[in-house]
Amino acid sequence: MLDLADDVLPYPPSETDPDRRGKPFVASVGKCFQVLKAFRRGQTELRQRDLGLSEICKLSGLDKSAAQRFSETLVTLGYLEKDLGTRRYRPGIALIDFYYTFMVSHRLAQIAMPILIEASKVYDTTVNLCEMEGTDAIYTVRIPQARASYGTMLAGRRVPAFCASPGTVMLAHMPEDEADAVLAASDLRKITEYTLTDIADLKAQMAEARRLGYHVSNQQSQIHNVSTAAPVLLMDGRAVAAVHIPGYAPQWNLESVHEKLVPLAVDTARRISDSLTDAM
Amino acid sequence: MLDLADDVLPYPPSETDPDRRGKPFVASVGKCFQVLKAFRRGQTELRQRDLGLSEICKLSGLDKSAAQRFSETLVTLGYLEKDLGTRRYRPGIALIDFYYTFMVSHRLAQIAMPILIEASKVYDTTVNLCEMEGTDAIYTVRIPQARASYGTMLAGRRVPAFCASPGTVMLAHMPEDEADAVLAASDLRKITEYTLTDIADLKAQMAEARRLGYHVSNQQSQIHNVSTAAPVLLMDGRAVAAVHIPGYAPQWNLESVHEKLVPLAVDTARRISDSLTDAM
DNA sequence: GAAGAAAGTATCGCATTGTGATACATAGTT
DNA sequence: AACTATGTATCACAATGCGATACTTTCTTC
Repeated sequence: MLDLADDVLPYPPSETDPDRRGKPFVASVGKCFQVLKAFRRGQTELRQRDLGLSEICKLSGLDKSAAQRFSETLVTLGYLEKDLGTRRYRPGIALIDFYYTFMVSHRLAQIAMPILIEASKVYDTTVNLCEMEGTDAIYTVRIPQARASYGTMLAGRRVPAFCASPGTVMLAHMPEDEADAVLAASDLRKITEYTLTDIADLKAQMAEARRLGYHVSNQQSQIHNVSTAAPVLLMDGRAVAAVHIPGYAPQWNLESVHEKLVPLAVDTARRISDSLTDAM
Repeated sequence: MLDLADDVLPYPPSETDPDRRGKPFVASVGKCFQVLKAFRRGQTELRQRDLGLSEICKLSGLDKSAAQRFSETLVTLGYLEKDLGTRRYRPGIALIDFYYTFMVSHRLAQIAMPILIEASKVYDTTVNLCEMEGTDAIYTVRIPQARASYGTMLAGRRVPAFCASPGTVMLAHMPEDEADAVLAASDLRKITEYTLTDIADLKAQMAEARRLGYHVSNQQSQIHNVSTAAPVLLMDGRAVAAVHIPGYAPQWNLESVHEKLVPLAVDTARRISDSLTDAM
């Protein structure tokens, strides 16, 4: 049994982040998001979508009263649903609204979408767009193929940047001190036996990605998965995103990925970069 | 100039909804979501993604102090970003997390996804899955095609149920009193010149959709757009969702839609229904 | 099926926390 | 430069959220 009581994220970052000190902060709001985040933790750590009140307590770090208050508040607002039979809570459909709110205003995604769709048709593969958020690469646009697994079709998925090809190329095309800060803040644990966890190795890998303009990750974040990523660059050479094309075995191997998916990813990323700079 | 000060949604539904009376409710949480919703209103009513503080005030119904407190709180939490140059706020990438949280646990979407992807390849069209939320049909899964417009590719989009084909079929396959309640709560305004707004007409249309098992909407929610929808049914005959396939002119007309897209939508919806009942 | 444990719900006095009027600072306009 | 609008900071008050406690219901265990 996992111990969930410990290591709950500190929810008022206003205290820890120097940029945010002194800014007004409403603690109740932070707590309500702790409750919503509890459901994500519940999915990864407990493998269940519904949470009872006491599970919310453990996963969110709130006491029973607070967990109840915020859970019921979120039910009233439609962001959680409650099964009156089991008395358990689950994420509510209204949560989707915020995805739309973000995406509608996201110029990069708007420009990238048609280009990604075209790219997905070349070899009938999944094609993704990733962006950095903290120490994670987060998938913002995904063009899915039927054979992929459900979890890897969904936008919003996070992967630690250090061990996934989109993360590698984005870190590589980033001011070095920023990249170092991300690595320093990352939890460098092995995901598969091929995951690199040594800072020197990671930096060498990043240097190579910078030189080549792409990166192919060989089973570092997922076994039997050789995936390609190429950076979407602004004029100043900074990466704002990465195009990611996973190659699943047995259909793809290291050779065929290099021959076909690498050029596709690089070209797709460059087309997005071009459209992006044209639009400015 | 639109008048935004009025008709801001009442944010503590705990007062109005009899089911929720007496439940604990944290007002600050409600207000923070008013701020997030302000961005959606801003997009539709002001056609801009960034909002200044005073715009947030008007769109959210909060006073200046409150708008500042909650906006800064949301920045600290990563759900809003602030441009320090213009001092304007915009939706933050962390909002995507909640989409993932909801979708990962959404069995219907999980089952439907591969079936929808296959369907999209038959005629190389967009294929969507819609579900009811209040008086709206909300798109939860969308398999996009390059030629569609960006806004119609995004999950989370809402359309009034009464005037869109997915809404019509879902209302048609719903207990009549519930459907009546939705119509009664809807704002029956004409979206295009073809939009039906008379309750009797709408009910006749629903009856036909129930009889046929599908519905084709001819330019009722969007001009030059003939779109098809078929219901995803549970064993008891209730609709839990709708498969929606838009046919854009000039590629599609009323005849070709009936000949090709209708059978595809009906078949796709039935396959999802079957998988759904098998899984239970 | 009774006893016990665990999970969920309701209550309520206290003081912490959010409130919002006011004043101040900065950016944009005429 | 004067003015207006918009954004930021301050602060005393009391409303609001807090959380210990008690109560109720549901699930185990024997």
